[in-house]
Amino acid sequence: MVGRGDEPEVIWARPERTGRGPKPAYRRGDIAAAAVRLADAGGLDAVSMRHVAAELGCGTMSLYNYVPRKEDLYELMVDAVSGEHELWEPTGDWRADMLRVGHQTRALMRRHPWLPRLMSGIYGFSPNALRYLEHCLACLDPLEVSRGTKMELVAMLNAVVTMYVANELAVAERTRSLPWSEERETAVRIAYLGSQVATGAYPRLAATFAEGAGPVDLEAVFERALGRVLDAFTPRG
Amino acid sequence: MVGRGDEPEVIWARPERTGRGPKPAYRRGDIAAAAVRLADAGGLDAVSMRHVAAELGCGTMSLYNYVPRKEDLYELMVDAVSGEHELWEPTGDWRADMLRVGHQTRALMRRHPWLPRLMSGIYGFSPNALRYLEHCLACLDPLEVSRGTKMELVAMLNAVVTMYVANELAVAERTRSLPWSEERETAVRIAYLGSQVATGAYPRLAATFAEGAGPVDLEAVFERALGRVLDAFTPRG
DNA sequence: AGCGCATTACGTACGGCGTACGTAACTACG
DNA sequence: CGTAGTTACGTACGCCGTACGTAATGCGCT
Repeated sequence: MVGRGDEPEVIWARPERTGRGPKPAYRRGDIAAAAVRLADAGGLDAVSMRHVAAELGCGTMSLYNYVPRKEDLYELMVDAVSGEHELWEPTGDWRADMLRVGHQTRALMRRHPWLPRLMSGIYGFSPNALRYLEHCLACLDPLEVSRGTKMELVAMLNAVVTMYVANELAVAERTRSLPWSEERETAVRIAYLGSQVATGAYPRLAATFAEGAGPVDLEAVFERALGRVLDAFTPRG
Repeated sequence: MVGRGDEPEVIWARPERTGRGPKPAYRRGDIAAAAVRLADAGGLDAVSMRHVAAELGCGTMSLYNYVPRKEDLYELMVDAVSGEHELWEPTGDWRADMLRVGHQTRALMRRHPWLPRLMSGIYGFSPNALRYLEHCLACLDPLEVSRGTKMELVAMLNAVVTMYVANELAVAERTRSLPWSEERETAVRIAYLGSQVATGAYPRLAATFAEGAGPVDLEAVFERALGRVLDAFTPRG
């Protein structure tokens, strides 16, 4: 028996198929796809070993032949959706290319709202993550900074996108498991915020909220954030 | 009976004490402190309603008189450690002040390694969070940009700090619940990464890793990241 | 060809979790 | 002073991850 969780192991290093024994009934991709389907439909909490097994149509414990620990299932999921990144031929305009990367990552995370939560806890060198990283570096070829700096750029871009989307989705994901609506939850929180600001204890905060009374244009905020990150890495001439 | 989780509610809006009935035996602060103690010692997974109740010395279900849902316990925890932020009189040098804020947040998160995980999932307008935000805005008084832009600066600074610390701590937090050491886990993952890079499928990645063979200076990387975020918000003259 | 054994399949079971519910003791307000 | 609203908390339900044991399977060896 090989690696039932008693040895440190990267799941990607474990062969999908070893010589002996009956043929495995599923591929890693099948399992990842099933888990992603469940998470998309019912949130990350809907991804349990039992549910995934049921979705596949096998017994719960059979899953452990493919995935030694639940955490590895998460890694499979992250890799699977990372494969949805479109990788194009770099245009030569690194700024435009990286903007496109940022927007695409955001779209990916909105399609799979559970992704930000997993991204911040996973070490992340799955095959598709490596492909994605290589693609970013290719887009950055025209940028004249050190290789290390390019990595830092990609890291910061991902950090900003991830946290912005996470905040955007926080309420929606929270209310998913609660018996009342997202609007009601938001209203209650805004009301509390208003009451606190109205005490006068936070004058600058009060001024800010008074100024921007209308709803915030999330799209514009995100766009500005991306632009600023890229500016921060543009060599000043 | 008031708000046992059947109504949307911000825990901060609920009075700690209502008129009727026996005196509550604990204050919110006691509960938060107990939970933080457990999380610091045993990771976020050590924070269960049962454990916190035991730490306080009361029955499990008594906790629910103070905290309608577990999520609210998390909010209490985040607020409690947010109170550890040192708030000083702004110096007039907004850049220096914000650098200090960034370093302090990082220190806070290293003291409480479970914090990044909670930060990315919580809406976050607790009393201490408001105080912290107001303080940041005060530090930014000398910066001549719109109020909205200042908020965006604070948001991005927090995003970057949170994700950087989260990555820094990812392996450590992961191995906490596993039977082998952090070093062993890291070694295995690095080995896999090396094997993949060696296939030649990722030339730019390979070059990057060949170049920076030595261990990365996390301190310097973090410092540069902070600097770049602040640069991105400095009006160009 | 046929034996051996690593592997797959999966039922059962254990200890933990969040929390719904019911009951008893208690105290401020009408 | 009664009574209504609160606190305290034991019990119980339905989940969870997963250790373990057993039966079936089919590759690689002699």
